[in-house]
Amino acid sequence: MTERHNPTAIEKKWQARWEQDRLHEAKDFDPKPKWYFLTMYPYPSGDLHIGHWYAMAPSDAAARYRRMQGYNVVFPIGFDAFGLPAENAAIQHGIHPYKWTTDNINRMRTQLRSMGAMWDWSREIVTCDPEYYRWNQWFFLRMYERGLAYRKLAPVDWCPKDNTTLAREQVVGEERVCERCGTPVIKKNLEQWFLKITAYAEELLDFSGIAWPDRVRVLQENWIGKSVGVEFAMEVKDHPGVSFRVFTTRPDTVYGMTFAVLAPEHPLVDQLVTPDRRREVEAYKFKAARASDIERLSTEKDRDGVFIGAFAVNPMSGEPMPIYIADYVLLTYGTGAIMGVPAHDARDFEFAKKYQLPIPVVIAPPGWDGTPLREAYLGEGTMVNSGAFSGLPSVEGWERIADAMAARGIGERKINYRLHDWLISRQRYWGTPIPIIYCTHCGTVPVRDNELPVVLPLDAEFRPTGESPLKFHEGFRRTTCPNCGRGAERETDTMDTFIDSSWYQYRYVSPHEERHPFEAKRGTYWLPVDQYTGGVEHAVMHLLYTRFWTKVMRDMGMVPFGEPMLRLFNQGVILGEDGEKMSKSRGNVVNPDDYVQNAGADTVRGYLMFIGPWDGGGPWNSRGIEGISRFLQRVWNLVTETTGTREHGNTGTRKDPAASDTRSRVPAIPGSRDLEHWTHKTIKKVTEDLEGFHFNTAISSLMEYVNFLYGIRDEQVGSAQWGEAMRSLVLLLAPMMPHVAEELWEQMGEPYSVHLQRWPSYTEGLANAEVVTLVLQVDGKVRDRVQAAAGLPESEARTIALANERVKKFMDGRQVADVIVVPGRLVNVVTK
RNA sequence: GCGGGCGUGGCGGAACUGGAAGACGCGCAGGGCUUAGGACCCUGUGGGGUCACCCCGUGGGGGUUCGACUCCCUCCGCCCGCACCA
Repeated sequence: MTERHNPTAIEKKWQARWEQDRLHEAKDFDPKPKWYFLTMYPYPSGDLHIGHWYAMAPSDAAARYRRMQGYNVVFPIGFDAFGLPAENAAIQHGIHPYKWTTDNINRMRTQLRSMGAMWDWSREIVTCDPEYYRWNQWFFLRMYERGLAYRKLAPVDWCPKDNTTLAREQVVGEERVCERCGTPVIKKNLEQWFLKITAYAEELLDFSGIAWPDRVRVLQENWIGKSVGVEFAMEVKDHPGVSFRVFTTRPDTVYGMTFAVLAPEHPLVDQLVTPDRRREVEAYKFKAARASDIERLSTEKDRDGVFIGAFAVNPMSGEPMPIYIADYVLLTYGTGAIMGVPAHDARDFEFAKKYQLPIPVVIAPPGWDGTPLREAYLGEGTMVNSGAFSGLPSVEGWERIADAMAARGIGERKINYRLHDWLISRQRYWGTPIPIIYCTHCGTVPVRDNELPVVLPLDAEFRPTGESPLKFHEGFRRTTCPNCGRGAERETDTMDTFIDSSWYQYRYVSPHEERHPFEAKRGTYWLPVDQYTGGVEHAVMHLLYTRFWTKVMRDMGMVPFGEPMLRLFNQGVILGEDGEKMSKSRGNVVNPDDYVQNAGADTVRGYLMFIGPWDGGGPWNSRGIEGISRFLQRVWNLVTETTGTREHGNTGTRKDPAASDTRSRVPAIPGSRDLEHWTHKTIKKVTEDLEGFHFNTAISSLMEYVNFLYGIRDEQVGSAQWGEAMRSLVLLLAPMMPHVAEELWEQMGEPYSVHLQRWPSYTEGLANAEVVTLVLQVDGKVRDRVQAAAGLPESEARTIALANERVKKFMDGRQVADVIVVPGRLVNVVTK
């Protein structure tokens, strides 16, 4: 009698054994080729979600597969331990963020271990540990030295609920809400710290040398928002020496300008406004400020503005143009001022209609009859009413006008980016203190390296208002100036937690290194990350920041490369059984622990991989998981009943199926070639699928293999081929279902551990079938199927088809016009 | 509005480079085993018909081709991202 597969028992057993044997600790400097496999580290929210499993279990399978392929694989794990939920817990429940975070990490470590992943826990990092975040401060100081970290007063996005500023990337949607809590953000003018990511804008558009999904590349490209144009000056009439600059991507339309628009906050507005217009202008400025603050969600986007009384001079035509202010011009983009060309810009068109400004056409649309336009024409065409440039194709005129402006010193070609510098100041407690001291005598003074880390004090008083306790923590705030030694104050803002994740992959290399962020030799061995996996939601945040960070590190001479992760894969999102996003309020949250307890980790892993393509995500199905349970039970029965010391005796040391030509030595059992073929075919398929992260089809081909093996077991048990089949099956299973594979491997009498075995190889000859089904078509319709030798020559296939009774019948006496032969697949007889 | 993706049975999905549509699994139906089973084993399962056979069928329409889920055009629907970016 064979025991039933008991996942709970074997999973516990092997997890303990692997840990005891340090099976998952990666060895630095191993001569095997290295493979750095990284999956995004979790935020310690308290419970491991099925989404974590979906992200991590297939990653683990891929990492395990790499190891069996002969790589020295490191698969590290840690915790993204700073952040707001911890602080909110402190405010709401009186638990200190440190305790809340630590407790959660402890719970999640246990849950993560239940997955049976090959994480190297000896490299674990916890970002709220001073040992970690001191290097955030160190990096900050290096960036400060290089002018890449700076402080400025700027209108910034503020979340009133979380009581902090946010980076532009963290403000989402049309309603401009806080990425974290969904509250609409407001604008505030604040002194904040920024990192100069825009200095790398152009380079961040270059994705050469990395295999990242197009989706992420496009998101980043759009976010960076490069636009090529011309920036030129416009003088203000009757204000000698006063001018402002505008940016345009359409210098070819400059003769069509009939007005100019400044952003309401533009610094020149107060200076230029005429007394008779002042009241109206002030009123509009007030309204615009209010609108951008609160009610941007109003559906009406009426394109309004106010004339300020002054005129600008079109530098090309010399004509005066009324200057307006309007909130459709943003101070934060370009120069905060535009030329209004109503005929060739949709927004300017609307504006001109509303204020009855002329709409002269300067780019003639194809077939234009000279009548007024009903909407702005945005395309290319022939230039008209454009002085000396009339008659040119607009594409050429673009260049000629840009040249002319440059030659006359009016303006020059300019590239603008939508990307903003990264606002990293957070007015919160649970984060890395920014290592800056403000001295009344010396100004802004960086903390000296030997004073690092600036430790976040744990004795903090949390106020219900959400204000940072650091502001009121005298012991923290009061310090002495490193320069002059007099009393000074520390910066009380902390850093965005995306700082932590911008370089965490480097820290795993040597998590306890005390003199550097990471140890150089180990870094040289392991870096960069070979394969990264995680959710696409970080496309323009974490994934952009970490690229930026690496480029800075490269410029500092810390690494010889400019891209942190060579390959990226974005898994999909796992949904609730109802097909909706999982949420507590919907009550459709799947708790992986329950399933692990009942069905086992291998089954949960297998189900998540089987559900569909990994990047597709999809709804959880509690019935569907039974299919995997059954499959594993079938494998269990098959292996335990037909191999091992119990019944059939051990077949001896394992041989690579590809290396052993068993056919010549073992008495031929009818069908054994078939068995070998299936074994090799399956090895090939699973290998290719795991290579491309196609876990779903890898598992289905293993199912087919097992189904086949059940069908022939009575004839084949005891043969050498059967032994090879069993070993191959268990090896192929090992990356995806590591516990059951290890247990079966042991029961087969094979040497520990299955995970240290070499991945089985196959030969093409055996992977290909000897006999194929030849499809016979008449005029493209399948009329018969016949068995034929795989290497059948074309001429013979043709003969078979033409002699076929059913083919003849469907030809119905017509003449053969053509015969198309696809070797090994089909013959199509085309009739006249 | 701009950009990206997707549309295949009751369900999740499969189909290499244009060559057997629906693999594998769930569900369902029938049978076996069993005191019993929601365990296990076997068989069947896209739709329709005049049912040993044939026709239709991958969102709709059109095209290219001997042959289209796959390529091209067009329309419809859904999802995601960005959005007054000059």
